[in-house]
Amino acid sequence: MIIKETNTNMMNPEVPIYHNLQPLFQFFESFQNLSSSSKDRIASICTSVQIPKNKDLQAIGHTCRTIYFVKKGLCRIYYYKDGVDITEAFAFENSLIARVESLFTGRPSKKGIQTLEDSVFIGIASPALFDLYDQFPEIERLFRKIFEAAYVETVNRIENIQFHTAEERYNDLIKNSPDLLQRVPLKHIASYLGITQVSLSRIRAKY
Amino acid sequence: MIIKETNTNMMNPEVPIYHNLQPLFQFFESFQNLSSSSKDRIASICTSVQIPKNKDLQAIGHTCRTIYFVKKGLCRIYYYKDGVDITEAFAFENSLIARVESLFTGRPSKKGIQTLEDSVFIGIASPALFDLYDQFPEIERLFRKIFEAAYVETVNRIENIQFHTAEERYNDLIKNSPDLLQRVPLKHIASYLGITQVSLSRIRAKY
DNA sequence: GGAATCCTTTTACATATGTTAAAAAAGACC
DNA sequence: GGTCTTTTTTAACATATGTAAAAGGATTCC
Repeated sequence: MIIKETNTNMMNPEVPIYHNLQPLFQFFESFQNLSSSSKDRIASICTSVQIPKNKDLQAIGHTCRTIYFVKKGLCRIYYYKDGVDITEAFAFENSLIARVESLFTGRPSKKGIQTLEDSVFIGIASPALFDLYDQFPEIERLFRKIFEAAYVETVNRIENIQFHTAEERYNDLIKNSPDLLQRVPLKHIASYLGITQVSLSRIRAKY
Repeated sequence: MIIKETNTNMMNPEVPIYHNLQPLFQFFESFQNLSSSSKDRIASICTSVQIPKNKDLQAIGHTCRTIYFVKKGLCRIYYYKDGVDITEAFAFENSLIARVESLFTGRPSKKGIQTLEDSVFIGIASPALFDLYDQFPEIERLFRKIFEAAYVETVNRIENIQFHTAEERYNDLIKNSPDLLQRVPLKHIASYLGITQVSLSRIRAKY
């Protein structure tokens, strides 16, 4: 389900539909400044996507061809492991989310993206983005840096998973994302932590 | 300890020292072809490094400024967790290895790289490499692709750690790297799997 | 070739987490 | 407001892995 924002130019509905991309460019500029021509070209491949709570933004089985920026709301990447729903990651406002194992390989993803609140995303078409890399090395560089940072986070997460107890990981998580508890069902937090809901309940009962 | 290969031009010891970079370029070309000028410039920032068994290639505490290609031998990334030696990764012949959490952040690494056999590496100076990115977008693109692939592997590894038993992970590991058992002490395999040596021994006793 | 060191296994016990089922609590819907 | 559904907790039991200590093997080094 994709709902474009209202076109403010009623006389000519064919002109590019206006999006407020300010939060996205602000995010980009925390990595690197962009020329205005690069910004224009990026803007031309962005769409606005609005999804109600608990709906799929991207369905399991499709190849990832869009990188999303969360403008409002909250979502998760999830998949089924032996029939059990597992949350791989959460994404809050002002962050990017994509199923990189599909984005970078071109293979269909076993994972989906689902909203956990009514949400608004900016979608960046990845095939068009990769084409822009040829003309605008600074765009390629920007996304290189973004994914390098994400890679580092993932490496650090392995250490966190492998050498901390579930209790430590839970305390870490709520310390770093305090509003997660208010906004996300515990069952998703449990599977994100790699434990059962029962186990998480036991840990919480200690406090 | 860094030992350069013999300079074959005895008349002028100042010319760039010759390295056999063929295996490295073959590795690169599995990602992307390179112009000969790019290859020349990469060659100019490579050194040959020879390290005996069980020595540090890179010490804990230093910032990572070299990406290594394993030409011969075998090494591991390791660190100390509460005083216990943990292996984060192994690297065999014809693969790259770097402590990315330091390489991409510029912060000192809590991890070291240690050989597990007498080994020969090609070291790529990373500050010089990042400088080359400005002149040679194809070099930036090559390394972007290399690290994107490594990122995907790391994402997949999280799933493997979180949702498989130690026994399944052990069987996976020896299936995918059969010679690991012949070449690496079990204690390192245990910590790589996130379990104790005792636990690994129990698992092995079943077979 | 013997002593010292390092690596691996075994044993016994402790603990964290999984599994299943049921009850309690919270939220969604007419 | 009350019913239905979903979410969370609790209980009882099973199992995997951790910890500590000791013993057996293998390797290194003089």
